[in-house]
Amino acid sequence: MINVIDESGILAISTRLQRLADQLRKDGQLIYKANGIDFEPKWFPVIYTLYLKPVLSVVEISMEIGYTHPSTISLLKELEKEKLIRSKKDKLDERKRLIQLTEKGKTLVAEMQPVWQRMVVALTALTNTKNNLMKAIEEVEAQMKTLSFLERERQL
Amino acid sequence: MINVIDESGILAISTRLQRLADQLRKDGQLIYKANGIDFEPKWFPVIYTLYLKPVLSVVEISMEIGYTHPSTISLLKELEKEKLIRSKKDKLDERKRLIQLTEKGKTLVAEMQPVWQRMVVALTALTNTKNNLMKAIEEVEAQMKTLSFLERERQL
DNA sequence: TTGATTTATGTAGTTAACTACGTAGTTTTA
DNA sequence: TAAAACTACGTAGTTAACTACATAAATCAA
Repeated sequence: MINVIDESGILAISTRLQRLADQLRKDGQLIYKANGIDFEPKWFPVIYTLYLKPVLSVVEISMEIGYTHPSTISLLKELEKEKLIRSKKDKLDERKRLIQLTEKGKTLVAEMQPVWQRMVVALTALTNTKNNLMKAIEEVEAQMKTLSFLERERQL
Repeated sequence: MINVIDESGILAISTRLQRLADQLRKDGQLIYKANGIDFEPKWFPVIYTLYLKPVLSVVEISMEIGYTHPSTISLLKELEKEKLIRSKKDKLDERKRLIQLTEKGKTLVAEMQPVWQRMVVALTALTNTKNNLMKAIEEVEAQMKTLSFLERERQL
């Protein structure tokens, strides 16, 4: 069945993007569960960032993952409760809280590697169509950097 | 500056989609405001649906816009408070509440037409890159219908 | 034709992001 | 070197979707 929103075209693009993001996140959740791994997709950006850059402050993480710092703080709270990360004050700058993976966190990352690999394969198969979704996102983000949606409408 | 999430590739695709959806929605909000129109982007699916199909029940609307019925109900409450829609009981089926645009709603739709037209032009320019975002979304949705992300991972 | 099932709507509470605002520590400047 | 500005972090409250559950009307089946 074709509904109005699928037909209304580009005006509903933000709704369409949202819906697709939601579906992928939910499937991600189920995939971790099916693989016996206690992990939430929303934790991925923080954990993956700390895996690549082992010691970062709260704001550094928020910039890496592109979230606001309050959002980052609430993710960090969950991860600390799960004992996947720990934090300590920066001796050189008392305002900063330095975050890193715990041993449990590092072990979990190692366990998730094969799942992540399969996810990459599945997602690549899913999105590698005539118009590649990842590339399309990158291209649109580049376009917006040049001239945002707001600015483009104003110029008409 | 390139951050970790932009580099982590396809595993963060749901985050990337979400972010793009948010940015477009926020710009949409500003565009309505800049054009002196008191309208929220989140109302678009309901209003546009009722513009195309003038009388629908709550569940019919929720199916058209692809939201759950509780989400739809809360949108309808806002729109009723704004006096953009009104509802009446279906005489033939007392369970149903039939929704339609008010005169104020119809007038607003007419006023928004030129803004929508400019939005379409701006969004088309923004997304009509080498890999077309709208087409990519449609292709991925079709792929998921065939075999979801969850099912694809399981088969590996 | 009444009991069971389905459908339509509604309410309550959750989630995952956000903005706005406040405080404490660091850096810059007059 | 003290005041001003900036930076880092935190809290409170909002938003826009969701799931789970409840109720009433309609339909189906024995």
